[in-house]
Amino acid sequence: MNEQEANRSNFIREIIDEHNRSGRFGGRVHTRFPPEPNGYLHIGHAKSICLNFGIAQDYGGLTNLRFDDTNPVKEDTEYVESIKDTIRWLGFDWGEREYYASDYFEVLYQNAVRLIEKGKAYVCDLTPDEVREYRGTLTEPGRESPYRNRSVEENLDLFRRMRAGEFPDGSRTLRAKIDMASPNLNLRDPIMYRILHAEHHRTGNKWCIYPMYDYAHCVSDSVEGITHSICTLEFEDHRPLYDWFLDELELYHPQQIEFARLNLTYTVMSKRKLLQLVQQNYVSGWDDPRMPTLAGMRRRGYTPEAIRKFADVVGVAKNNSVVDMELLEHVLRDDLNLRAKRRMAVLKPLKVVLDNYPADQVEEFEVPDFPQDPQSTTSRKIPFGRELYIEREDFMEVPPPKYFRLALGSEVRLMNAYYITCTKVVKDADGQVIEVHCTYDPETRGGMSADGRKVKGTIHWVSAQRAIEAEVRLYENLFTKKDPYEVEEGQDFLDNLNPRSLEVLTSCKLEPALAQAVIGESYQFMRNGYFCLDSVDTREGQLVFNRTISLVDSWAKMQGTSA
RNA sequence: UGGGGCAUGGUGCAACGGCAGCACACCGGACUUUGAAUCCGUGGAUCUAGGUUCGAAUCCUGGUGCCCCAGCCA
Repeated sequence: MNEQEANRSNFIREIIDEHNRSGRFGGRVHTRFPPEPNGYLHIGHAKSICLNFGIAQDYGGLTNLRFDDTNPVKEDTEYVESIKDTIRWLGFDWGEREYYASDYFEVLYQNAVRLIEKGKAYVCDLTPDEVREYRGTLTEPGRESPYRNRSVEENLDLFRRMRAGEFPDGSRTLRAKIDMASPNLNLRDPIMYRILHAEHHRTGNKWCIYPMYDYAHCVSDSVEGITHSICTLEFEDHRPLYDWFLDELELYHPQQIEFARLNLTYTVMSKRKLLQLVQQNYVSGWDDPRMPTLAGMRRRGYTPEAIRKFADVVGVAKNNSVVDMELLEHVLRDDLNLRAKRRMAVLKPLKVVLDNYPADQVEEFEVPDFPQDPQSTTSRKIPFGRELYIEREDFMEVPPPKYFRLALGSEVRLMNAYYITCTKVVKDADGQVIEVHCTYDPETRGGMSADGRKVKGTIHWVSAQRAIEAEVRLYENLFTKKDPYEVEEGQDFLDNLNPRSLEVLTSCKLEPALAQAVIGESYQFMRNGYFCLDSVDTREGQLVFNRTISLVDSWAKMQGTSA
């Protein structure tokens, strides 16, 4: 990523530039990434992570990691660990600044007491249903709670007893006293604390009252000295409340800035929907390679570099938008093209016999790992023999026009080996071609003919005798529709699941060098795509590869349009 | 029908009163021991109606469309 791209202008940077000009934060830039530990991070979070860490980096500032753990019934340390692991993998470092909203429970409590003392908060005994009823609607103002004008002393006493555990869940809340007639529903005496006799993953049973997001978030930002509190668009309506708490409390006041969350075609991004896919076994788990979770993408073979580049190239704005999956795929290929060693692998094998090649002869070709890069010096040996496998798709008995691959009577180049000409096909009882016989030209060793004759097609191959076997998993989009939520009456997004999103190929034939494949490394199976070892299901002697992404296939495209 | 936001090629993002640009996608061509990559090239956009201005994507007014808000979730 070059300098220009890294500093692509956006409206948030402009706001920061303005703050720096006016001196509002004394030139400081301090952001935070505030995940709730109730699920796995997905590509949408990656946009936020890259934004927050990226901006701070560029402005010489810092970014805190803060777990927004104010709801004990949904949160778990399992998620904390996976979130930390994923952010680290993405390439960002929060140093010692790993914080938890739960670290501030006491501070939050004391400030709530201050608000009560100012007459700006009160304990309310309304039931959940009543609270909803009193809130009014979008078009009608709400009504004031009958408990709104309790004395400061009574509020203080009640709030202390809420903390002490004297009341059951849901029986009382602490509410900010703002304006029940506000057109912004968030300002209609929002709840600050609710009673929850639940064990918290960090504070255990110390607390039985827990602060709500709106109250906890702004104060947490404030105590950490955050300058720019970047969040998504749906919190725009909450900003007046963010400001209200901090103003009333007279605390240091960060600036909240909202941007549009990322949406991608052919997938869903909501945690709830992803959870549903996992729980109802439409996928194998949060890290299923078809999932838009970062754990899934990592397992699929996405690199952190590609994801960071993607986050950069999609830009930041306030416009609700849906980014084409093709853009993600493009930056992925772009990255993998540079880092993936080239290998040969035959996914759907067809046996080839070279009739004029000595039966007992074996050769080895030394082939570079990066044939396209003249600087690169690494290579591997590839065995060759009389019997080979080629891709089933690379042979047609009666080829269509412009078909450059092997056909009866035609000549192609076996990559890095020899020219071969097909002389005969063998079929089974159903008429399926099960074997192809060819002759090779010994004068074309290495794949070049001395007489200068050209062959249009070059295909990959693997020695039948020396091939290693593997399982290969091919993935397609999880959904068949660009917008999975576009459904017929009575259907839901599950009806748009792609039945072919996973294809498992067993008995794939790979060149021997792939036995040394390493988890976490990418390989280009030439003419097939980019692959990586599956980090979960691979066993000693039992290789499982995931196809990260196919190569661009202009032949398939031609076929598609001419059909 | 209250409030808050957003409208620029098919998609995403720029242009901050002065020639509407970039990327992806699409289409054509060159090259090719990956039908990949690379290289070259074509086409295509300012939601709408007024107004201000020498000049408007940009400023003003009125429409229209879309998104968000009525959790003791975040």
